[in-house]
Amino acid sequence: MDESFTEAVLETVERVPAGHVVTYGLIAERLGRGGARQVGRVMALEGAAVPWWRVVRADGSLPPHLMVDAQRHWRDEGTPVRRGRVIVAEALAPGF
DNA sequence: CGTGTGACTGGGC
DNA sequence: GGCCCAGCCACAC
Repeated sequence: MDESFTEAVLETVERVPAGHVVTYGLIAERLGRGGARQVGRVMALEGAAVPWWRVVRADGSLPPHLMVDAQRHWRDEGTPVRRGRVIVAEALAPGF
């Protein structure tokens, strides 16, 4: 993966409004390159620089080690959650 | 060049 | 709902 892909992913994440989310797969689809795993790779390496809690798995969850902090952010932003997972169908960012 | 790994997914049970 | 599994694809060894 090259640097432009990394920047494209981070820029997409920064555009997601508070209270909304996008999935790894949707970001890849939107960019037209890479795949969910590649987006996940970018987040693992540089996600700390952006609102990473607005990028979730297709089922609205995140890896175990991030769930505690993520839930705090989702609560603060009023993101629709159920059983600890974001309700993707309701929280999906406009335009996705 | 073969293998293992992982902030992923969709399908099957 | 949860678990498993194959497919996925860039990367490190």
